[in-house]
Amino acid sequence: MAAEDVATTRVGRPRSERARRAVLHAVDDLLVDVGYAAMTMKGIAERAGVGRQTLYRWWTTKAEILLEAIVDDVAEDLTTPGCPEAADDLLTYLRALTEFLVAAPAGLAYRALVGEAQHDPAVRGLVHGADLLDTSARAVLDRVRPAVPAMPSPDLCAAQFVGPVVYRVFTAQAFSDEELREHVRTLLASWSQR
Amino acid sequence: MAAEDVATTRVGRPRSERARRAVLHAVDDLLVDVGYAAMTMKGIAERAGVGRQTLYRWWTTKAEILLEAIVDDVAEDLTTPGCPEAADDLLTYLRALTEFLVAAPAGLAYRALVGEAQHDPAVRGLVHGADLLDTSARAVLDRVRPAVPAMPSPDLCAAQFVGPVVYRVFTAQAFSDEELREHVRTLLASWSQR
Amino acid sequence: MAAEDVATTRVGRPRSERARRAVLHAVDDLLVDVGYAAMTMKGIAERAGVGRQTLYRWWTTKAEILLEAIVDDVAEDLTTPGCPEAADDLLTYLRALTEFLVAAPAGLAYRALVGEAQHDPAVRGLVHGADLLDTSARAVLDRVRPAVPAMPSPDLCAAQFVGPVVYRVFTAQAFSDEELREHVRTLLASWSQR
Amino acid sequence: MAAEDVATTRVGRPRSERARRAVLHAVDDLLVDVGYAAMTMKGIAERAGVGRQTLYRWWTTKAEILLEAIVDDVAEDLTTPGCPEAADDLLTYLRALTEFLVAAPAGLAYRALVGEAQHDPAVRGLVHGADLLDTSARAVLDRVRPAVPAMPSPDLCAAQFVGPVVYRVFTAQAFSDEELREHVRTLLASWSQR
DNA sequence: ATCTAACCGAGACGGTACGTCACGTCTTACA
DNA sequence: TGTAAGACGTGACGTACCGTCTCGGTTAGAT
Repeated sequence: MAAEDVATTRVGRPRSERARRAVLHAVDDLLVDVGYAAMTMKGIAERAGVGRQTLYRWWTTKAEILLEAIVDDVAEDLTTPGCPEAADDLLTYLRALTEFLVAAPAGLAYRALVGEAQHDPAVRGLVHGADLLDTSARAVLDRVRPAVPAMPSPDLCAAQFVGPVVYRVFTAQAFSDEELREHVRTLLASWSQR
Repeated sequence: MAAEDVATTRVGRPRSERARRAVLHAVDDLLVDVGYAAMTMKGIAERAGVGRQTLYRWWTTKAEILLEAIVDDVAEDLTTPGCPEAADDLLTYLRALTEFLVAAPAGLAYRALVGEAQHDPAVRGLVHGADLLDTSARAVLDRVRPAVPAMPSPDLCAAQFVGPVVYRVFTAQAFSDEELREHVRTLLASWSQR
Repeated sequence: MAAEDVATTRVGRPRSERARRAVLHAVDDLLVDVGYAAMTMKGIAERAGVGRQTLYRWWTTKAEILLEAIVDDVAEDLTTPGCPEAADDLLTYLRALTEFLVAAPAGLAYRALVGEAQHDPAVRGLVHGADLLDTSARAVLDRVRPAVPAMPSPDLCAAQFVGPVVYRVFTAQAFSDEELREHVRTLLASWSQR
Repeated sequence: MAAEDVATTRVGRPRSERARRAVLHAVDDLLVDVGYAAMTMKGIAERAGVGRQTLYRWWTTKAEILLEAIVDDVAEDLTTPGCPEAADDLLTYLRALTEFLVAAPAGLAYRALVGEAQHDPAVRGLVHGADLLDTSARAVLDRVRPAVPAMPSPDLCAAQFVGPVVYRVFTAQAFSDEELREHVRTLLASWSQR
């Protein structure tokens, strides 16, 4: 019983929650103000009013900080209410996803992180570890599943569902609302067959 | 007559084709050797045995050099022979695409560039301007179109075709061959309906 | 009466003699191991197994700690037995002084402190306050005074006696034993005149 | 013939004399303004309007820069006119030396450098290599030599001459003018004997 | 037998200099 | 004019130490 206390109780000054929050807020602000590329560890420290060493003590890269800063926002931004009609449910989600990727601060961060992951293996592991889009997309797919008889495996489903949307945003040409609706229509058609 | 010469013929020493090739080769080598992130303008110049000024005279960023270095390779890597059966044609292309994205030098470059484009507006324009995947994907889709009655617009088609594959590679979990086949199957099902 | 107790007897936990000794030993060790320049307050605390705050509570600089650590050693290292012949007495001391400055740990510390005093006013006051060489040199000079009729003022005497030796060590070229003997010879000649 | 040109002509942009001068002036200024201890490589670069890399390209430590900055001033400050009377000649030099060590900017620098040399081997070599006091002191001693029959070796002479003065300044108690005169008197007495 | 005050160790805190690296520009000599 | 070489001013990198602070815990005299 006392042994547990020994394990829990840390010696020395405890980590400052104030500093942690200041850093996460600074990262959020800087992403919008100067963008991911121009965001530096030095800049984050200065904006947060925090020592540089404190940053390096708890995080290793700006990607890691950013991920911690946005992970909750992503889930929140992509939580949609759910509709009785399957098509509406899917469409609502994809509209939210497009809006998120194109305009939301957390969406910019998401794109920056996934982008960075393409040439930094450490970030790749980080992004892969944190489920960012998948959980929210699966929630929607699970909701409509009863109404759609022939859905493939959840992994493939999710990729077919959000993949085209994400791909288009990444290659600079987001779907129009028409295309979004047509995408949902063909998707449901294929998943309802047989 | 003379005016045309003034416009086209430049006075002074002409651009060195030797230097240009050396730079493009250096970029190719460095991408494989050290990766995109660790690739620097200084490093490219040294590897190519070229002055730093020469780089900045003809290109503005490493992204621009890399794009010029790989654009032909991308087209070549993604040109597939074509099969009588539509499903086989599509599948062959997607297998080539997956292999390209996961392993080919030009594929690594593609991912690095599209990744960088997410947080650098200049690179974004660059990547959007150069059609890298689209032309090759459309070529395949055009081949199978006669056999598939209800294909949506070419833009949406292409996105539905390659989007899920690209999305999965970008988020660290490439499709298995099974998933690839299932993807083609459901896609054709939806495009053949009514 | 009680007032005296209030002044002398402190309430609360008394200063730890164990910590004090550990610090002084750590400073001694570090001086030899890493040198004065590379010796840091942090390093001293770690080597002594002592909290950083404890250092700052009792000393302000590493110079102050070092001075406390060596002041007794200096006196001991420079105490020479005394000879019936004045020249031998002086020579014995100067040999001990040279050895001390060139090789003894306390001598290295002395040089480091006097050196630091040249660009740190606080250390300058510290070193000036503590008589390090003077008392031992004066003891020798007092012994020989009866045999030397025309010695100048003690202050000047001491400077003429040890100054050249210290100067030469500080500017990197210690006296040879021959030079030491010649130095004593001329010194005695001048102090014996008239 | 041409071989010499090849050796002399350097490729690339030549070293900026403007930057070199700016650095040496900055060091001079900073020594007086903030003192040697508070003088940093960063501070020098900023004061000189020079890149930090430029400092490290041509010098390794602030001591090295300072030495280059003051070496000419030292010689100039310690050049005395010479008097017909030997005692006056020596006294004039020692007065100049005292003034130099106590008040002159170059003298502060000299003390800082010799001080630093006591705990930094690299600076020790530097200071030992550059003859700072010796040449000027020897010049004076050479002038008076004809009038002083029994001077010891030049090395010992110089040490006996300036050593006591330097020692006293270093240990924070400069000679008074009286002591200076008495020092010269006893010195000449010993050097004139037999 | 508590209470209280000063000590102790550990270690996180906001700063700042370190020495290195790449940036994009410039200034040479040469082709 | 183009080129290779390389120095220039700028500024971020990740590390080290500064001196201060905030913990839990210890050790004494005072209550």
